Amino acid sequence: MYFCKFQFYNKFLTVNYLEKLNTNQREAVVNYEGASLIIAGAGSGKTRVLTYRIVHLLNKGVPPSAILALTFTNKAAKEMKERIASVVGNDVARYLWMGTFHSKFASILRQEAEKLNYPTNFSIYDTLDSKNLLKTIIEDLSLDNQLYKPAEILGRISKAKNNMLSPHEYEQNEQIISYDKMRRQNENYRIYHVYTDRCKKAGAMDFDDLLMNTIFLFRDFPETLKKYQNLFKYILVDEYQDTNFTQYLIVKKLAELHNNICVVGDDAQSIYSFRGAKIENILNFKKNYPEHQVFKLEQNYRSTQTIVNAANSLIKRNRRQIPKSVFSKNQIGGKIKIYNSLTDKDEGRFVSNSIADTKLSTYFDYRDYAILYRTNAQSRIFEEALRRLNIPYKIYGGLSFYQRKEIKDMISYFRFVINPLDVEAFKRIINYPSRKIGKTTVDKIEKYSINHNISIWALLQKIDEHDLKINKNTQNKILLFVELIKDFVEFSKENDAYITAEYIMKKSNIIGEVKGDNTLIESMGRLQNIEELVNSIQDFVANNQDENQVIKLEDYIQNVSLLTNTDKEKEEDFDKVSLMTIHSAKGLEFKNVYVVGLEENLFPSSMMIESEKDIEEERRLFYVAITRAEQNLTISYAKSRYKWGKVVDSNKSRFIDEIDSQFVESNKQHSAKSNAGNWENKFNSFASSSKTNFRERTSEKPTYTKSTPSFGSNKNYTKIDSSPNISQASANNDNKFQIGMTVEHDRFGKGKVINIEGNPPNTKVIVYFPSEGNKTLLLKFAKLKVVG
DNA sequence: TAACACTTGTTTTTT
DNA sequence: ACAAGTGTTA
Repeated sequence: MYFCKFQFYNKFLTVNYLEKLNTNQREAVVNYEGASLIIAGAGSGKTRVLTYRIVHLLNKGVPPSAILALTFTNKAAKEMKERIASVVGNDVARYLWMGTFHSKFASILRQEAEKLNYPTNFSIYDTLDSKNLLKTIIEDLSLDNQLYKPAEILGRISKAKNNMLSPHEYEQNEQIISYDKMRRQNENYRIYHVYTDRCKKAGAMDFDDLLMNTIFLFRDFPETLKKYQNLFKYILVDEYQDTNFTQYLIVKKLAELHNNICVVGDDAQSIYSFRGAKIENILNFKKNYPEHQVFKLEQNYRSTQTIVNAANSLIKRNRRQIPKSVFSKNQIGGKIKIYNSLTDKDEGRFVSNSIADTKLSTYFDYRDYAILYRTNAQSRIFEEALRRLNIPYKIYGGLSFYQRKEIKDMISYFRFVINPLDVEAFKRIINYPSRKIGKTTVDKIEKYSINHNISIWALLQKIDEHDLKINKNTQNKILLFVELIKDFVEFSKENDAYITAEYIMKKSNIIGEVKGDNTLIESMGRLQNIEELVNSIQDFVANNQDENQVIKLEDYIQNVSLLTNTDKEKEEDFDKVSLMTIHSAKGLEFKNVYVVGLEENLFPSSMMIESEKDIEEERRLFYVAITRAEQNLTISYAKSRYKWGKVVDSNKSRFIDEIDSQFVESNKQHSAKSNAGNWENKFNSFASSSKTNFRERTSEKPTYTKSTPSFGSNKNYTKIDSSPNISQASANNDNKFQIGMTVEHDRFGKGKVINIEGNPPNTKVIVYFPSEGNKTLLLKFAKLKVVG
């Protein structure tokens, strides 16, 4: 069936991709049979190899649907798919099985759901749902909530699931039980039992279930396993060093038949053991697949020699690793700068000043800068400092878009409509917006449902036929809720996801509720978030729809639970400084990188200094941080910083001195101000005058960037371009609106501009819409048209 | 039931 | 410092 498509894309392959690879890369691409381990050092063109290996398979006549490629994030999958599509065309690439473990096996599980006694439309509980459920269980079992913390218990359960231990096996495992006893959590196994039970009854799987149930499916239904073994003739796994035991098992089972398994990774970049990742998977690959080939990609194309060598000098301190020698043939590059500041605020000021200054005197764009930290809490200081200098920035991570209250509430409606067994979704929406149905009533409903083994949805519909000791008035409110949901269910069957979402949003009066507490800025943000959600549903419908298929709400909801905010990049964030944790920086690269907060108890984290194993992981994390940098790397630490609202003194991280000193230069602390040779003094003089060209002294001439505008030494250009204000075009656009004008909005219709506040790019307009009342809109988001 | 003031724990990372 | 959770009151 793919035959004609093959011919179609073959002509694209006249571009010989093999010539774009070095010898080792090429070997890793063309030797596609059997088991392969590709050790890919940082910046060694790993994605390129994976991409071309898949292209090569397609070229050899392997149908795209026979290729299973598993990645660590949705974003990575999406990018790789796009790259492949650009060679072979989307008509072929779309049939590849490419995505995260969680998303791909979730869709397989939906296909096979009834075998495992789950509804096809099972919900996926995220961490918050799981914790809420655990909290309820801890209450129901009348356990001490000081002793039993949901997050902690979830960690125990997650660990058990990652090791394929059922509640029963958990209970039988002496080691686990004695550990729990030591922590005075004797009842953990019971919680695990009940948790499993309730998830099942709610038709819900948590993240770990998606993997564990896949194993159960393959274990208990050999013919199903066979089906997928036959289907997936070639299996590729990216970031193999961060796979856990269940993921290892899944891959192993699936690859048993054809034995075409290719794993790519770098043990030096294994940083997810806290989530159950086992570095052993990659270290033991040779044992598990005795017949295998190893390909080492050791040439780093990303960073300067100094950065690569410095990173090598650090990582060689780890004992357990696969021997390799990563090298760079790029320029030697400037030394790594170490900056010691007095306080965390000082650190923020230093980094933002440094960005402002180097940006003024070089060709760099804002997107060429990244600030990397160990914990999300550190972002605040940099936000403030950057904002003060009008430097645009973007924060990755933090709380996900999908975890925001208003978004979770909306999605809970969707979830309950699609899967009425979903108790956690029910509990979020039963009294939101307020229907005067309080906790007492909800508790009664939940208890009754559990005790009488009847689903909440079934119970709600016949609430008047059961004796729950709920008064008539409240019963009627519940029945109104039931009618509302039934209406949504019907509506969702007839209409596409976007129309349904809008309908639910309006009819449930979420929109009114959010608008209701009109504490300006906050509710404005919420409103915009909801608007953004609805827009993204619209996009989803538009992107996936074809002639003969309408995209329903259930299609959307199956996709959304596994999304994180890194998966939705926004246009307007194109040229901004990136702020993120090192974990989320994995796989990315920037010309200028600041790794901040290099202090004992912060990095390495105080929770990781107990064992050598943990320290090694923290060191790998630092290694990842360093190797994100292409040209300039700055590492900073503060003498003191605020922690839990108090000033805490801190010491320089042990990791700083683990970098071979020949690759670094430091600002010699504040005692050495007289030292004319130290770069901080130079820096300080720039900060005051901003006239000198920082680049001439501190870094090499630009050679990497293809996008470098060819303005040579035209300083006037750089000056204008790097001014913190927004570009001319955008400013004009913002100025086009005046108070009193009539404008038109896509959804709200015509309205009158009441007020304009803020400055570009965050100009806000307050518009009165007859149908909606006053709305505060961010100009850059709202597509407003001037009508008169 | 809901709003408010007061208390508590939180900060390691995330599919 | 802050958000979430708890308890008191109307």
